Amino acid sequence: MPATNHPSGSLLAPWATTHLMSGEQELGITESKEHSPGEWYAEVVQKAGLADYAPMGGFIVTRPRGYAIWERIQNNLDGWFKDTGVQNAYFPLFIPESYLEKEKDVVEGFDPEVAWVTHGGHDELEERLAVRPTSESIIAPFMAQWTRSHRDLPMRLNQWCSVVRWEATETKPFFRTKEFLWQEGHTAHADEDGAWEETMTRLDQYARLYEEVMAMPPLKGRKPPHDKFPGAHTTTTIETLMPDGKSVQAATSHYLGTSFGEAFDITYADADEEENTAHTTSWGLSWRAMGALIMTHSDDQGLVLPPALAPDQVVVVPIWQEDNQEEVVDYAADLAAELDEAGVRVELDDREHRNPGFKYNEHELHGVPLRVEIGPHEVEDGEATLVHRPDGDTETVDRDGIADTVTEHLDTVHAKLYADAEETLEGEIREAESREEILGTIGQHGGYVKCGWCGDEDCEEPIKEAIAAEIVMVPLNRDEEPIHDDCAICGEEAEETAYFAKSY
RNA sequence: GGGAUCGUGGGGUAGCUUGGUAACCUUCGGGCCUUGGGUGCCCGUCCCCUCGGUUCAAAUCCGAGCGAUCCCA
Repeated sequence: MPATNHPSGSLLAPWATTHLMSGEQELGITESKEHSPGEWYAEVVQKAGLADYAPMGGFIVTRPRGYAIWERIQNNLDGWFKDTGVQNAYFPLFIPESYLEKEKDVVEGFDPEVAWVTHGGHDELEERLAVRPTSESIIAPFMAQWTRSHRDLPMRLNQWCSVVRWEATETKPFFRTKEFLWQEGHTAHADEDGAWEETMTRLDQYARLYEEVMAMPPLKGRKPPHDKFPGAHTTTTIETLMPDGKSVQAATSHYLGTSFGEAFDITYADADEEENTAHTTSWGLSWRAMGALIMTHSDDQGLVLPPALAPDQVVVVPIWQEDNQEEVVDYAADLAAELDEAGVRVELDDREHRNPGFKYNEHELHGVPLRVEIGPHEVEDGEATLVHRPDGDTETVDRDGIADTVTEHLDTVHAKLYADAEETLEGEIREAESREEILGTIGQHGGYVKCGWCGDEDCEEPIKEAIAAEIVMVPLNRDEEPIHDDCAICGEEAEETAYFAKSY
């Protein structure tokens, strides 16, 4: 493939840099996922029509096809939240500085990346307003007001919104943007048990989202103490492994203990009329999940989506000759209508002036999970040809019962995607028993490396410094015996098992 | 935070060294053609990232800014 858009192209022989003689390359993906994942990712996002870069650095415009994926993620999660006692609400975009300051740890945690509003019209504000980097500090005071007695608990609020974190880092659409979409849930409970159960419920729902909707195997764990959310007692995490060997924090939930209850005076009278401080939690999932999704399944043909998230699950492509156009298109339209009635999201691509090959390529680029090809042969035999997006597997099936057949094939596509990702993950969790072995293993293979860890942040430092890998998680269960007796770095007694990985 | 590479119609590129009418492929719009893996033809719309400097003259040379991608911390 000509490296026409690589800077290094100019160093190649002249014949290697002559421009393309056919238009094939520019229409689809020209970068290799394996060899230049960064550029490949940017190209997939743009050419699949998910997002464009905004005129301000660090911001993106989410296009309809991208937003449709986000809406499906939202709908799945939101339904589960509501089934488990959560109510949606909405709090202001701006937070007064005095509010933000109420929880010292949170202020310090976000201080360098808060965007401030200092003027209203032409007048300077008396008190500047933070653009929310997260909403604890405006939600908690209201939860305090609304919490009088144990009968008000548990209180579970969630909001879908965007937040802004003014990091100076470079943009990677959905992975790293200054403004991003997410949901943040905030709950208050009478006691630790209730709050802890809440923390786990949400973590499990996130794991379920990854498995059942996104076709990605999640790892559930806990962040090491030095990487907890500011002020949290425990921060849990869902980690997912990208094909380039880096881990993504794909969702998180926090048990906050009573620290927020104390800072914001979230108290209640219990059954004995005693005043108590509530235990709180918070939990969130952002559109970074979409970034992880794109990275995990997509390929050099373009976007690959699991059926549960695909805006179009099936595309029907009619293939006709001059003398049979009407029969073929009628047959295809009828089949599409039947799928539509059965609740399948189906598109009939009966555009003229575009030959079938063009359509195949375009729908592959856009990530449509299943293609149905209808030509004279299918019409004559009362059949349909189904092609799976992830691997091109082709099967000719009976026209009768097409809705059930298609549904089965969509399930198969999901299962294939999951199985592929799971296989990758399983091979990428390794063990190490020394500093050198950690460095060597991650350096050579990427992925996760499990090792014994004494619990001291200082022991993470040499790994971070040498290869920018860090402890992305430790086991959820605090009582779990460490994998090795000794800390792989300092040799002291190991307290738990650390999972080292490079991360996004 | 440090370094590297880059910025020309919607996408991909040529032109820059040696300053002088911006060219090609594709997309897009209109017309013709009509299909088992990016079909062919005709017509049309749309460009030199921004600001400053040098110059009779800047896509080209110089400076700054903005933006993107990659590598390192």
